Amino acid sequence: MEFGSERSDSDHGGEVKDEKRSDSGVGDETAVIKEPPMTNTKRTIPEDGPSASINKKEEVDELENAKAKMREIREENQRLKMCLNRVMNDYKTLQVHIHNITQQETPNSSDKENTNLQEIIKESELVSLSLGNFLSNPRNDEKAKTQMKEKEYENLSLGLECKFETSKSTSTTEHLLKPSPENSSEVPKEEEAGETWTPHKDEVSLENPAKKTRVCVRARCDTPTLNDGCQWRKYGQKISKGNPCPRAYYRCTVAPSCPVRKQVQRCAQDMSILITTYEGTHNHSLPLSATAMASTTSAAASMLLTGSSTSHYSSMPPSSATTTTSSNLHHGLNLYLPNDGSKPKQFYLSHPALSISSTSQSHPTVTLDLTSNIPLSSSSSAPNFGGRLFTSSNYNPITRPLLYPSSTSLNFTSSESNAMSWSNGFLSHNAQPYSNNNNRNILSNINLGRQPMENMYHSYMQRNNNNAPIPHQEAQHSMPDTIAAATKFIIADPSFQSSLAAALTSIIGTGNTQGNQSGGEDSGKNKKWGDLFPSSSSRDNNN
DNA sequence: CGGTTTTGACCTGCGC
DNA sequence: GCGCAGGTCAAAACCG
Repeated sequence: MEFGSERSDSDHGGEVKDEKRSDSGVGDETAVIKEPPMTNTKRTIPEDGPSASINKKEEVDELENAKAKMREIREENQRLKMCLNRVMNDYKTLQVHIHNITQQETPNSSDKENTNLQEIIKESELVSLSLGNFLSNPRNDEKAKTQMKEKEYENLSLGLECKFETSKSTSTTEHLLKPSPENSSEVPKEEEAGETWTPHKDEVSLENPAKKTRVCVRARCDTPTLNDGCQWRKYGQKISKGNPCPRAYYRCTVAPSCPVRKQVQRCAQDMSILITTYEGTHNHSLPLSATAMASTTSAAASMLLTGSSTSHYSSMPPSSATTTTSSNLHHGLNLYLPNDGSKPKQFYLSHPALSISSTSQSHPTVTLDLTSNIPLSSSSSAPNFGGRLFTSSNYNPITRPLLYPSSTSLNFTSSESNAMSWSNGFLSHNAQPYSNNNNRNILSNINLGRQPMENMYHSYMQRNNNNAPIPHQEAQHSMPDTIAAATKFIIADPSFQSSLAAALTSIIGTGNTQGNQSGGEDSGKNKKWGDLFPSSSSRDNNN
């Protein structure tokens, strides 16, 4: 997801680390406190002779030294507390400031909207939590439970987590990320993790835990492999049954011990479709350009596990069931896993582009089908996702990330209006129900792989756009304005820029259509932001 | 020269 | 046990 938020992850991790450091400081303090009684005990021992007075003097000196140390530590403790308070105050002030700004933007906004904004902020926090960040002081037990639950899911997540060099912290991100060589002693090895993790009870019945979850990405691609930003080395090729096109086997070469593998094969029916199957988890930091795909595949794998762990089975055929049970699952997805285990089955989710297939023999596989072009918006051509039509009244094209090419931007909605979108490497979940009044529609996006603040930018952007008195059809035609507004926000946040650049790079690549199977695959990271968004080089141009 | 690709051999799991 | 298919290994060839 792993996943903008990456920076956030590391930041939070840093906080946790700092806090631990202060904790250890407290520990030192207690150690110092314990020392005087020891000396006191010493002092009570009756000693005779001239050496006794000398010893007493030394003890008094020690006592004074210890007291002085204690004072120093207390002072430092106070300083740290003040520092923490300052940070907290700054945070609150910033929050209020954002709140005020949004209120100014919508002077007639109701209390409901304010609540929505607070929810956005809350959910932004939740996002960071779901990505493995533990707040030092959970607000309540419910939140802590959610964290634990989500952590559990993440520990079950198998696919292609991304790791960032800055995330060497004690955040739980490390738990779901595979160990780097330096900390491998503390965390089980990849192979062990893949085979010895304790699956959810429901999952035990679903599949052999030894089989790793795979994420299959179907995409139209001219190049021999999908440009996902990682470095791969081909180690084998095989003609598989039922497909004249050979299947190529690649191994991740970013780190020598990285267990991640991928299989690449052209679709027999349509040679332009490239089927890339990822398996395993990176045990190293990924290049920026690789994080988007890693986040997405990880999110997809997590969805499989999350969905399956909710154990909503149905014997209904997918076609009919997709409209009935989607709301029961976390993400509004329907998971239909085999209970007979005899024949290969594919279980379609709310969106035809996302499916989970599984056989009795093979690995459970999440398939992301990026081959179908989903129209940006039009009530006439809007696809029916999960039995719900996107119409101009409930589907706002502006809420779709305009910066993402439509060809790879997927959107999932359930019958309960909880929408999920997979947009160029980032999975978004619209937790807020669509409002009938689109101008008051606030979507809080849970983006796996971005900073919470970016969610706010996104939401804020949506608000701005939604508050503008532009009919939707008209809004579609005012793309330059929207792009300008979007660019403005992008410029405001460099980390968002890099995240977005990574996402775009992973999808668009470098425009290089020549084969770049090995080291060339990460060439996308060389693409500069300015190449993607030339306007960002000059802020004034957008005003 | 080091890294990557190619390709035949080998291993493993599963169905019959 | 045998055959098949998927997956991996490793030596040779290739490439920058």
